[in-house]
Amino acid sequence: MPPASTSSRAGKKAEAAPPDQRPGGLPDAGSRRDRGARLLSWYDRHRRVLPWRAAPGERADPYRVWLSEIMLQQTTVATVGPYFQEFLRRWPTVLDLAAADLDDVLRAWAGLGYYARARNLHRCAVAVARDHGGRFPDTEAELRHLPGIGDYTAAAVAAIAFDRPAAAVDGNVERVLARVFRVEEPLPAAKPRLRALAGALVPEARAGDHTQALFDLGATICTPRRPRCILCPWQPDCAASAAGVQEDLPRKAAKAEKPTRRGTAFLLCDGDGAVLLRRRPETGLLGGMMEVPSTDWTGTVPGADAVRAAAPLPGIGWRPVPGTVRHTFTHFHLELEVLAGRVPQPAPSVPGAVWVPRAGLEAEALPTVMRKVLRHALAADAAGPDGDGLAGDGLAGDGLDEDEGADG
DNA sequence: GACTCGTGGGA
DNA sequence: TTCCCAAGAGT
Repeated sequence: MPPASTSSRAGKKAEAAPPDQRPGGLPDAGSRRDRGARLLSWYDRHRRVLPWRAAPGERADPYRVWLSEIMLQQTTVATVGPYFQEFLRRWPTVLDLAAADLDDVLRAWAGLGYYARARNLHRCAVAVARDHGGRFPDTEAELRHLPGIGDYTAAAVAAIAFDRPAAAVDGNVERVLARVFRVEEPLPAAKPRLRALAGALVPEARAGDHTQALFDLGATICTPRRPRCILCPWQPDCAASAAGVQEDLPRKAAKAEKPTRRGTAFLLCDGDGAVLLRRRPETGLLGGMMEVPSTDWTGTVPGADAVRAAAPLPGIGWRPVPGTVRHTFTHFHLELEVLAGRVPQPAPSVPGAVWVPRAGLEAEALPTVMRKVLRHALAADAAGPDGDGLAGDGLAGDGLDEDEGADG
């Protein structure tokens, strides 16, 4: 809900004054309305067509809006596209998703990252089905109570799906407003100020279009680098542009350096090429996803004792796979050495682990880092000195594409 | 507030 | 190669 405007003077249009002289101050009512009208006019001419968006004038489906907003958290439109379509195909309504098995949801989410989102997505669907009769609540406050829905998503769904006058402040909006009002304070300390500015701009009518207009403006005009100010409907109002400092805003606090963690992973195959996998703990990094067994990932190379203790079976003739699998998470780099081994048929059962046939790997809930490990180790295995063709024909069509994660 | 939590693409 | 970033939430 927008805070009350800070001024009652509404008509000082005689002065062609530069935009808000007080950096970071709230706009007066007159300039606010004018800005809002220009933004919506621009949006009507330049709105992007996206899979989750309703056609102009049509009502958005709250389920699609919510699903897209969860997927789009810290994730690009291009990445989300195929996942959104596939989820919609498999689970056309929130009730379908609520009835799905969590593991199926995790499998479908694999590769998209931030896997707590997938667990909360399912929990949220169940809550909507059980507590709200299968219909999303239409207020920001009620939405905010659902799993996986924070301040931003509650406002976005309320505005886009229900046209409520809510201020959805994401990275795009923060950037646009930090520039328009020349907010010099760095993020994240500037967030309260930016939220207040965003709230003051929300119109009573067409709040959903206003919200999406800000997204589009941030995505196509007011971009992080080289903003295209000449095309911006707010350029006449923009304090940063007037001062030529738009490229410097928003300022951001320095980030911590990423440490490197290291570990040893075990690729164990049976005589048919099936791979031994286990499920990670429900919470924490890659929570609930599948993985190949490995040592802990720590700041130092695991010693022989640690490697032996972490091996899924004793007495395996482990062969080192040449090279290193590298992967970068949000807050650390990971370097994995891989040991490959084999057991004869019939493969022994391993507590807490499962044998997955080669052809079934792609459908597993395997995060990208584990697909890198498998691709790396299986490729090396196929080309190994034994020439035993363990990988056989399994690589061409199993979707485990090689990337730059391995060297050697 | 400070951390944790993925991934892929672009400069 | 390295860094930055993308429609953030939970603890």
